[in-house]
Amino acid sequence: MSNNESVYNANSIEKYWQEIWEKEKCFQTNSVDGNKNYYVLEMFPYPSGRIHMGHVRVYTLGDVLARYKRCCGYNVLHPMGWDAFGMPAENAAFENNIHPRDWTKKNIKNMKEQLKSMGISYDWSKEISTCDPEYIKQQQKIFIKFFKAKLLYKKEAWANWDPVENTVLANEQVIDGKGWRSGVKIERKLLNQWFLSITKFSDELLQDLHLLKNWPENVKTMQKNWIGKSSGAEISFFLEAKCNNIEDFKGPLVVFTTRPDTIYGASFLALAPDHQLSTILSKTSKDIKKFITKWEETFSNEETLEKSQKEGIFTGLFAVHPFTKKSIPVYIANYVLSSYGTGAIFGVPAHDERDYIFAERYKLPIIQVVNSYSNQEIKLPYVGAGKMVNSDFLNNLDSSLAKEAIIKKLENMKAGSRKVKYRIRDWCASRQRYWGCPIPIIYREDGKIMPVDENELPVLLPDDIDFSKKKGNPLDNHPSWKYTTCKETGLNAIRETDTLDTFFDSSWYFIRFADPSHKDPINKEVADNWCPVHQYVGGIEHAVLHLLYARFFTKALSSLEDISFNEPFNGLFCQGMVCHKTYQDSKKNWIYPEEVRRENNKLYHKDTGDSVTELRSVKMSKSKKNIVDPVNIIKKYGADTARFFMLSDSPPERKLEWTSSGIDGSNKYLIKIWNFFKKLKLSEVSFYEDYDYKQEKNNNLVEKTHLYIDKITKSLDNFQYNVAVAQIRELSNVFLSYEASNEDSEGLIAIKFSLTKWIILISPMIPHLAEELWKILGYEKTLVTSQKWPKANLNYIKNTNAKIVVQINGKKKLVLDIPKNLNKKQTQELLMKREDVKTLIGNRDIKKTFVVPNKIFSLVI
RNA sequence: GCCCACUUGGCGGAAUAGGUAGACGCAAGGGACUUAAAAUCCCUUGUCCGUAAGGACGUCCCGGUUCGAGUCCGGGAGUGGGCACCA
Repeated sequence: MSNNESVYNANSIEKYWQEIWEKEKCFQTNSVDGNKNYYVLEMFPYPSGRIHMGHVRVYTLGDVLARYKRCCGYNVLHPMGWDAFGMPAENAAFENNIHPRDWTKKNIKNMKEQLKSMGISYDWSKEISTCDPEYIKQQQKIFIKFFKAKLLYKKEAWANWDPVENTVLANEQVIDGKGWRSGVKIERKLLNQWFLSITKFSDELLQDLHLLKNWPENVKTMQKNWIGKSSGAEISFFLEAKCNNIEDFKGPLVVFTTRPDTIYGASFLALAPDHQLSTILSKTSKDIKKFITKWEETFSNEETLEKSQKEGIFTGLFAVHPFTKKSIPVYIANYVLSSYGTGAIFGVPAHDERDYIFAERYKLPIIQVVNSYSNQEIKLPYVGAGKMVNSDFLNNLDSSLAKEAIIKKLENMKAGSRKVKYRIRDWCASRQRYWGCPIPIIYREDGKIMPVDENELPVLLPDDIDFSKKKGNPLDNHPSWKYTTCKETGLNAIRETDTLDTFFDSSWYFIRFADPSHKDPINKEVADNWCPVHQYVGGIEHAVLHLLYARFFTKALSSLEDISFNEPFNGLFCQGMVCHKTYQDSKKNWIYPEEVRRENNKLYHKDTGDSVTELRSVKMSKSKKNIVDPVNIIKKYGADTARFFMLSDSPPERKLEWTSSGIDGSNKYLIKIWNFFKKLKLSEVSFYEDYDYKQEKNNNLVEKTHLYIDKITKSLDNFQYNVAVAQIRELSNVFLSYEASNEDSEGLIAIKFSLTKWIILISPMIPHLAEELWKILGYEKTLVTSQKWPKANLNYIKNTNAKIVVQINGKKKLVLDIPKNLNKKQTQELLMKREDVKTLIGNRDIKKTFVVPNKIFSLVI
């Protein structure tokens, strides 16, 4: 108990109230039917062992919302868990000879303690960890269900290989050609991998973005670009008769184009080096084989790929142009991608930059078929729209109309058809790592691939694993684990030794939270009751990773009727990064902020005295050492100060600059508030809920309170937490100027009324101090946490005057007090009678007037 | 190259719907208290002119719409982010 102390001791106050909340089960949620449910979720953390400032920010934001909604009468679900699988645990095992499970469990314990010290209002009874056997079991059931529904398949494909993590990665995990965690250049390998059929939902994933009204536009745009829909046509090109003796290749060569209108400009065809026909041809031609081998080497290395020129090799084949019947040479070209469209294109040098370069190099014809609308000469290649030329029946058509015309013609001729293609690829979800969810599949000796029998679930990881070998898949290297038998037939079998991408784990955890101990993966009724998540909060770095995968899972589960909702997150909020200035010593080594000493505006190293350079502020990161440890901050100032600072300085979606003066400022403010409350003696003063205060003297305080209830509520509703903080300070600046000892009993009631409301308003932000103040104010028997959110009665704002601005020709000239709520005519009549207005006008003629009641009187002279 | 977002004092940022630009805070300067310092409290603080009253200018730049533009429209610059041989 702390309120007997004479200084603000945040640590003891915070510990005290955290225990009370836990004892009273304030934040436990029971599933209740009805529409007053509200599900707030922040992206669950990877248990690295220590919270960082980014965590403090996102969890504070989520908690303000959860506590606010609870006060507003919502039945709030606010759970927390652990994204517990992943590489760092395995790395720790290599380095420190500790089992990943033990390492992870220890980290969870530490981080849970740290999170609890922040006073976040989680329902810890719903805690889940993705490495729990129960979660693994339920997830394996989902895997098998997807497998049976053909939403999962295994295939050999070029995969992104991370040479540091020794595993494949999904396309979404490759950023700028580098591994998203390791940061090293990704290699390409031809491997047999498990894929999730995310492309089956390409169109739905794209279309339903429109339904996500409460998502940030930039995230939606990123997903839209990632899905990358383009519409055009597939066109069949027949090879000339003399070329038709190629074994294993039947039928026409099909190309995809978004510009079928330019077909009369086609002067060559080009195949991807790994196109089926290229592979066939390489068997009989040494030169082609050489070309493809060279390409494979370049292709596996992103860096040289970027610099590589457009090259190709003539195949010796010719195709027939479907309209002109001319023969067109077929090339293999290194810039054609097998993974997009059909892996083959027709080259139109006049209207495509790449084709233009290629044609120049190999002296291929450049035929212009689109001209500018004005018929002026244009520079080739010209990729824009225009008027068709040199195109037979298309001539003079607008290129967009030509596109439609040619598709119709192709369809009539049965030489092609309208096609829509997507950039998005299926999700490669297997990983050659130990610390992940085992894939519940066995390979039977007769060659059959089968899911593990449901009675055998969960398939758990073996404990006795040798981490001393750095190469290879640890599960695959285990002496016995993978050997098993088929329970049905008794045949020998080998287990799948790959584990699942951790993004699989996080693609459905938010649904599991609804009923985390249910016997099946999803309790449909309860999940439907809570989901979609009303407000999800997390970092934008997951725009095309987790957020896309979770949307896909939701659609997949919905298609299997496991849930009735179609999108996982109704509202999404992406908080900004926490940044800090960076510092370097004279040798350009990064140094920690706390090692820097400031003297006469110059910076020195605290210990060595070396001069220090201050560099720009960037996201806090270990490598640049510009980090501030939240655990130390909470120890020094308390969680409330840290939370308050996180909310005050920047809008939540923008970057937040961490400064020591900022955190100090927040702390000073809380101390000032605490001191103010401590010297009050208001516990005996009371007021009725419908308290109506009329006395002239303290009108200001009651009015302002109502006004600010309204303002603060609106700011919270709009996620403008920094504005809400400013308004909270404004209201407190009003009451801090009151000397309670000078007030009569009516005045004391007004003060108590104002303070009571103010504490509730601030309670989502600094919950511990709010409880303490609540108690000091005399409400020992209740918790501010379970109070109703105040309602502003705007009738109380009976300010009888309005400040009206008098403008002449749009320039402000006077600000006048006049009675409030006069209509336009009354306002003008009143103002025109006033001497100051008459003086202003002088003897000039008034041409026109405008009145905005209570705001503006504008004169045109 | 394509797409998106942003640009307001020394700094972080406010500004319903086009209607007093700079709320709230940080930093800075001055003052009070103190033997002194810290802490606290009070005052000043967009720029320029003026002793002052007051005036002029001012939301990245240029132009437009309007009685009135930080806000709307057209053009341009800069910063940040996403995608990138996607046919």
